[in-house]
Amino acid sequence: MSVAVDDELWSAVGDPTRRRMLDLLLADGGGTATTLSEQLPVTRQAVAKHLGVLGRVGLVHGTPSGRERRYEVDEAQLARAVAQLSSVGATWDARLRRIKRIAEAIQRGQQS
Amino acid sequence: MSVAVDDELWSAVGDPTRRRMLDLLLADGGGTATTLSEQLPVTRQAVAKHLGVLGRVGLVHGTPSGRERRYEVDEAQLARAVAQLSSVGATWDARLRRIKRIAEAIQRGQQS
DNA sequence: CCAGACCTGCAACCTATGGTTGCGTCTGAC
DNA sequence: GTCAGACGCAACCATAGGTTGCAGGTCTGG
Repeated sequence: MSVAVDDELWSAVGDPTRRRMLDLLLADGGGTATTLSEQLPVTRQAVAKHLGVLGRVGLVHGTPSGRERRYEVDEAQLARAVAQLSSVGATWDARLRRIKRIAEAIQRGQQS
Repeated sequence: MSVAVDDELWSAVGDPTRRRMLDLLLADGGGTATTLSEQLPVTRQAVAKHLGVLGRVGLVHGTPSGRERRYEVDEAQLARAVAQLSSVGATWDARLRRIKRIAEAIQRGQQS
């Protein structure tokens, strides 16, 4: 199947805003809801909700620091997510290749 | 950025049900809304909506055949989707690797 | 030490989307 | 010709992404 256990991670990473947030956190080495919202076309509250989602699946981890709360990417979990992405991609890729082989075989048969 | 143009394809492929539908269509070499819904935990109408979404981004292509409508995967478009998936994965992977290198460098510096 | 600025969290509200049920319609088979 | 099967359309519900507004902590300047 390859598509079953990882729905949580997928849907976390499936949102465009959350993907960009992960990108930003990786690029800047962490950030707060406010700093992220300044680099995104959404409000701080929307970012905060997304951080909640990402935190719930363990992709980010926030620590209070004075009056702000700094978030950082959990590298191990993101690595897992990447693995699952490429796993699904590989599955589809394999099926596409198989289909192509079959199609070619049929065509050869018809041409003969 | 790598995360910008492909939001349509991503969100199409981001839904678990739609991913499973693509899986089923690939495995069976096509199918109808009814046959798909029999293999999924959702109703035919839900499947029909998803087929609409997938059709709108060009991932599937349906042709009426008598009283049923047969859908098949557009291989080229799915290949594009796979490419974009692995592209994002590769980007994150690269960033994770860079971070790891930097972390190791810092640690070496501290240990000296 | 106090006041204002700043960042956070919580709540209400709006909209889109995934899902359901119900119904009308068309096609194919007997 | 009729009846079952498959479809499309419409109404409706729940959840998720997004917004605004507001109250509460924390730092900083006077």
